[in-house]
Amino acid sequence: MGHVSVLRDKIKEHLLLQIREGQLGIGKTINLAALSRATGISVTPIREALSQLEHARIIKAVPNRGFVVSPLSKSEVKDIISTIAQLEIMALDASHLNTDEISALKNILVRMETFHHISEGLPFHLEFHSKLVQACQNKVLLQVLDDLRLRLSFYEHQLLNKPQFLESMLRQNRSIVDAIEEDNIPTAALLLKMNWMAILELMIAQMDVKKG
Amino acid sequence: MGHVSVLRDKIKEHLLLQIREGQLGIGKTINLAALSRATGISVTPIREALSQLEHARIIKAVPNRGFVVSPLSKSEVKDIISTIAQLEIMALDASHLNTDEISALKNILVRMETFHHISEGLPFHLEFHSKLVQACQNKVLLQVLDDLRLRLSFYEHQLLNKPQFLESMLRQNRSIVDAIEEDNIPTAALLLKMNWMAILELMIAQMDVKKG
DNA sequence: ACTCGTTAAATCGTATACGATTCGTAATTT
DNA sequence: AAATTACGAATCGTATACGATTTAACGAGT
Repeated sequence: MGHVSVLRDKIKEHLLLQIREGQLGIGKTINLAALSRATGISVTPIREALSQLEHARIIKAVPNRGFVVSPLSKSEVKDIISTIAQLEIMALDASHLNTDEISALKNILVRMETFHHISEGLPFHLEFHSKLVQACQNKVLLQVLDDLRLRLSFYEHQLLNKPQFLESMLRQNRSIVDAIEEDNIPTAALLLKMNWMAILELMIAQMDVKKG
Repeated sequence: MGHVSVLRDKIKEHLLLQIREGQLGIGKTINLAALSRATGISVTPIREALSQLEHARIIKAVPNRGFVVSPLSKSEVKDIISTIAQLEIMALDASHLNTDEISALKNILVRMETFHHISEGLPFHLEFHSKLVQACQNKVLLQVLDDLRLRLSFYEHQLLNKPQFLESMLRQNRSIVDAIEEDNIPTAALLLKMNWMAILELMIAQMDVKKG
């Protein structure tokens, strides 16, 4: 099995990049012809890639209208975050972060303090959570986590516009790392859960603003 | 948003049914032309459906060869089962099964004792685990569980050929229900984890036989 | 009997064509 | 002014065509 890449995968990467960069947002309908022109690839593999994202519940296929980024309901956001929190705690519990790994986490925090542009913030946030659980040997668990986090991407982009979001995340992330450094995993787990609960509150609040 | 069903979804249902019925097994390559003839649907929506199952890691797309049911590695099986066990425990913990729900579980056990054909066994097994966590309000968690269980379908079919598998499952399932009935959730959780660890051992053993 | 090379057939992945549906706009009616 | 209708353009979902790749079959050589 070689390294040949089918066009479907290229399109998927393109779309995931757009999601990560905030170019694809809630309410947006993906125009097949426009994407085909932009990428130089015909609609067939584009539809295949979009079908995959539909299956992953990242977008929604509306018959005869196309593929849209439809809003999550509040209960979905709550469910996703609850599940992520639990799985991250499980992954952290199964990990034993060494000195280098803890240093890497601290390094992210340092970089998180010094970025200049608000759009640089999300990669740090994602990187922190990813690194936190990276030592977990259960690859399936990490995949499930990545998939769930991806579903929240659109909403996390919105939070970046709030000046206090990243400050707050930085504070909370610091205390998580401190607890880990003291080998106090139960406290780290509790703080991690509280971190996600704080994110949940902010997201729900943002959804209320958008509706009002 | 109406009830129009695109052909991709019909094909996906067709394939999932084939998986559930054991007609699609490990090592099998899905022939697009044959499936197109069998269903009377062109390859375009078939590829879209297959792409979705690829993304869900149920099948694997091999460039220029097609979509195949490729074997899980031992570590993948272990990771999937560990994750399922943890998530089921989490779901069970968040549930408070009432008398009716416990009766429904017992009813499955009774039916599990009386089936006549070995291929009838898997639906009971699936139904038991599904019902066990059904009262959990976190729908995302239940979806993740369904997705992970589906990845194990091919291997569970193989276990059905072992006469002692369903007896053993029946015994273990009974003790789980007993613990729940006594409102002893920690014991039920432990028994549930042990149930999945037993399944893991059987699956790994089966994989060794297949290889030997 | 086994291996290798060649060739034809089968199959895959993608582009394109086309009928069906939706969207956007203008005109008409209330 | 607001609501409804009509119509053309845009878009969607699917079928089909086609070049590229893989597979299977066959013959020649060892």
